[in-house]
Amino acid sequence: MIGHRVNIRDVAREAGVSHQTVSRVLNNHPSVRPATRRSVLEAMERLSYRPSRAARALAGGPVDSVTVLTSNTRLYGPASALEGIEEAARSAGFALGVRVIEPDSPDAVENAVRRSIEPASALIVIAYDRPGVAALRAVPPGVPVAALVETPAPGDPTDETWVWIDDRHAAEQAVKYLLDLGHRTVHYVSIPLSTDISQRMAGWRSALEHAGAPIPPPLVAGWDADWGYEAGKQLARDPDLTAILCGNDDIALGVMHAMYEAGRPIPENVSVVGFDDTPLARYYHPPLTTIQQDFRALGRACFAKLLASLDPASRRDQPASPQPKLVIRESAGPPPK
Amino acid sequence: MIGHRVNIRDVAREAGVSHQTVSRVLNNHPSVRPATRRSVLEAMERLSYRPSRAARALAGGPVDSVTVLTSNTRLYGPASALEGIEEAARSAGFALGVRVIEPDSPDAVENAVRRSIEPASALIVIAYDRPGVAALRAVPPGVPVAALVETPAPGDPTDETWVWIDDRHAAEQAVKYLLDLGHRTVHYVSIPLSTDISQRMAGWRSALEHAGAPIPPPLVAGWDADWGYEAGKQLARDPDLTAILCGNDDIALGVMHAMYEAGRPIPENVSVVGFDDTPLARYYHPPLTTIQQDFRALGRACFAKLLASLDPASRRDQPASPQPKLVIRESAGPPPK
DNA sequence: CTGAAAGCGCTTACAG
DNA sequence: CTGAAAGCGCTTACAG
Repeated sequence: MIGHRVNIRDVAREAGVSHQTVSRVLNNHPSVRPATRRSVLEAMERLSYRPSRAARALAGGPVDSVTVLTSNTRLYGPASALEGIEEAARSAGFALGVRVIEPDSPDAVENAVRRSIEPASALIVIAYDRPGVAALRAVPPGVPVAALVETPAPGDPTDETWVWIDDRHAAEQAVKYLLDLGHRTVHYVSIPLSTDISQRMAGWRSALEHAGAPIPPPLVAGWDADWGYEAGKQLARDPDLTAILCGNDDIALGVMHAMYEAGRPIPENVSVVGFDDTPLARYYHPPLTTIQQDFRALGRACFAKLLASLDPASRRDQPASPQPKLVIRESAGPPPK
Repeated sequence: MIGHRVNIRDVAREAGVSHQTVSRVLNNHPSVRPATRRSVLEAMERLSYRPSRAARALAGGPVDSVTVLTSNTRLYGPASALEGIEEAARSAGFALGVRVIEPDSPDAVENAVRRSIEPASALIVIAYDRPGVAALRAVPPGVPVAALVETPAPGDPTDETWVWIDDRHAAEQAVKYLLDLGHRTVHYVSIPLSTDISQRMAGWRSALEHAGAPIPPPLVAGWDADWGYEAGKQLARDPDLTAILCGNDDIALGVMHAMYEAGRPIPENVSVVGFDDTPLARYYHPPLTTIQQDFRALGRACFAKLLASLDPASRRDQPASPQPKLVIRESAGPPPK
């Protein structure tokens, strides 16, 4: 018996039925008598049977695994999204794969996509940057796919399995908050753009326009604090600058550090607002005013949409997209006199 | 032709050989004539053939995928380790799976392990906490497994595929650094313990003993900044306290925040040293003195060990375990007069 | 060095 | 409602 994996036939023998019947029970086929189903289930339990994913996949069984394609797994946004996807996948009985796409070349992106496609496996693309968007485009038709995107592209047919946080309004709110505090205008240090139109940048700009405030050129940074620090050093040279909106909280930390170094205390001399509300933001010095974004919930919602597209029966319990909201703490205040 | 996945037989036909020969080429079997191999490889290229992982697994092919078992994927340590494992797995052509173990019950842990075991798939356990260690113990013999552990347990047969950062010395160094600065003693806020003996706690204690300094009871916190903040509030009540070593940089941030709130500036009144050197630590206010730990390199090393245990031919290029080191910045200084 | 056979554990039609 | 057949794409012995 050792070295022998218990299979569908063992279960069938134990339950006194044929192995197809076991398969039907496994797949929730309607046409199995309740009594038969029960005895099969008991036999599975007794033998501690677990179906082989490989065999199911090979035989053309239903999709029961997802692979997440992303350029990064460690930064707060993608890591939180991954966390949410994993939770949802696990509770749906799906296996979860992860593959990082290196942005080296367009070839690399297509390659990553191709290698991630397996029968019985769906894809979730975290498309918050250009490589991610390229990967999403490279998914061949017929492959089940869902995606987390920054912004649904206006031209594109907004796919039903895309999710995003609509943070245009939140960005407007943040800018308005700063303007109401008395700032003449608000500078913007952006995260990398995944499309030409970023909702949050659009929100920043429109709030400024609406108020008749000057619109300084936005700085486009990378994802992490180092970029924020570099942008901050540049911005610190501008004596007129009094308020900065940052594309994420890591960037905000770097910006704040550059301001301290330049002798410009926060919020007395410069106000800083972030994006994300990472678990550390409330412990920054000073605690960061920022726009909360629930990437984990978004990840869960994305998986739910994927599941719904796979199996229309599960369409009901679609979680709503999480709403961003401004969390006011202490890094923003009135401009200096 | 549509809807038909190109398989080993298509390649065989294209190359004018039998499908077993194609299989041999795939598995680097020695007994294939170079010319034959080449023409098979060309045929694969022409048809853009990709072997089916499911079929290989079912047929008892070699291990070509790993599943990472971990209680967390978002915090700096595990997320960085995962990043390193992913890189190494990808470049070895392995598929990567991830499964989070919920520490709910012992049953849940065993269940997580059982569900993660698939033919042709190995396991890597991130065993930095009790559930992780329990999972590692629950892996049945015969399943290829590697692990990242906090400390190799002295009793246990130190498995050849375990990796860890030996931070006892680094912890001693940090304590000595603080003592040399003039502090009477150093308090310790620990991350959760995965075993009864933590090297870093042992290092902290031994440095104190060696110097004849009093040994305050260590505080055991959780992993994140919230715990650091709570521990910090408690510690802030002790007027004699002047120096704190923290189990990680997130905790250090929380501790620092609690000290600010208590009116105890850093480093003038209290010195704080962290563990990890996360990308944010250098931008803390003040920049954090901390012990750098390269979890990403550790993840890569762990995968390399797994690979070596799977295929003795690859045993050579074993990367060395990354060495921790004290990075001196500005959060520690002499005690107040 | 290369080909014919059997089988991994499942599923989907097809019969009854 | 349930059973016998064929096949998913591969691999490992076994022959030649």
